[in-house]
Amino acid sequence: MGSEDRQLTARGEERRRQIIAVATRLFAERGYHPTSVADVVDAVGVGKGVFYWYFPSKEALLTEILRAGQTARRRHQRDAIAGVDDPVEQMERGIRSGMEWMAAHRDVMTLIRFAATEERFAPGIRKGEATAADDAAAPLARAIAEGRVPEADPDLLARSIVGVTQHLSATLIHADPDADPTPVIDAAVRFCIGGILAAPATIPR
Amino acid sequence: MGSEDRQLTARGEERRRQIIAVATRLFAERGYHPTSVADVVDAVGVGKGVFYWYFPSKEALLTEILRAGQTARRRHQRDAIAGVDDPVEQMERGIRSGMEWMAAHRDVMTLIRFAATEERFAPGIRKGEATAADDAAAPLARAIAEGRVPEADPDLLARSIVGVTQHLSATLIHADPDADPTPVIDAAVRFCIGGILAAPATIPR
DNA sequence: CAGACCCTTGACCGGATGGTCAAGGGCGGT
DNA sequence: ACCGCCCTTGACCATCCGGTCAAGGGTCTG
Repeated sequence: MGSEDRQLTARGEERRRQIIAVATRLFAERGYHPTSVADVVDAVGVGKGVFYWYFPSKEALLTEILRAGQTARRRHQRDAIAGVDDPVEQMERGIRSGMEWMAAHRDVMTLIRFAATEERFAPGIRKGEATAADDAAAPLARAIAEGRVPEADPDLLARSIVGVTQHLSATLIHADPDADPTPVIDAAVRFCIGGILAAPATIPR
Repeated sequence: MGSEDRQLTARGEERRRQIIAVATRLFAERGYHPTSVADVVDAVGVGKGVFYWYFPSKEALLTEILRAGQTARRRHQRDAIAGVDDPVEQMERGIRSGMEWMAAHRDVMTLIRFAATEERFAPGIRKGEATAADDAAAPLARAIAEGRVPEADPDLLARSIVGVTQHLSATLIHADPDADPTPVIDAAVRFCIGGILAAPATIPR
């Protein structure tokens, strides 16, 4: 069976991190299913048993990568907002920091987008996305209550923002990892703030 | 080998459509890789050879599903815009019709989102997305030239819209296929129009 | 130096998978 | 009635995959 909560030495922790790093890259490059456990251990340069010493299954490894990625992005965003009071500025900083994290973790984002399409992993992804939407909806609700933003469903606005940031990150920033992501991030901020501030029935003729 | 351009009778065409329909559903429900060719032919109720009579490989079948889906959505959107002159109204109709198509083709959209994460299929998806972005960018460029919309990169705006519509469709509409998608679509239109009309540096304090 | 425990090896297993093929059924045209 | 081609069958193949395990090497502690 598995490995659940083994006592690891410093060397063991390091090996574990190494497997996670290599697997994340391979899964993102070749796909989760086409990448075998043998591919991973070969890339690391160890025997097959090593994998099952640290992880109970291939599926558990992906699940851990996904969970760690989602919590890391959330923490990154929270840190970026810490100390800021104004809810609209919180929104902007949240969008920026979120996109920066996604830009820096292309492989993890690819795996998250894959996992969202596979029913075995989708529930975990949906849960993380709901949390992200709630995080964004809180300042939105405050801004609406304060009259700074027109009346609207905060959850719908929050999910719209997630859609813009994820898609621009996946299609434009990840397409050319060496380019400067700043102009794309600026455009995302502008688009989202505009979308938030859109009047309830403003379709100009 | 494969099947390439076989001469099909009416009965053959029907069988072919049936395999595509069943495979689309199974691939979306269980995932492309976890679904075997045997699963597909069993669900159809035929022998395995039938599959390879109509398709050269499992991969070719998915490629065809993806290509057909992308062109169908594009045609649906073009039809919805036909005869409309005003570029802003074109945008709104494009957003609405696009989301309606996605809402009605949940399985195909799941496969498209999956394919975007697998390097073997991603190029085709990227090409279709570029076409979709170009389609949306054309009226945007016109509206900007006419001064109806503030100066901005039409391609970035177009991709932002794609991000909003795809994500809201995947997370909210597909989550409950029986619910009425209209409120979500209305919110998407409002958000996107607001994002398009956002002033170049409007982040209110 | 001895024991204990963390770590590693790599052959092995049962089962599944994509794809092939020789053979045969049946429909449409003549 | 007969022929030819579209369609179907399902056993078969080579290969690969996730996961197991008995055995042994290293390292730290006492």
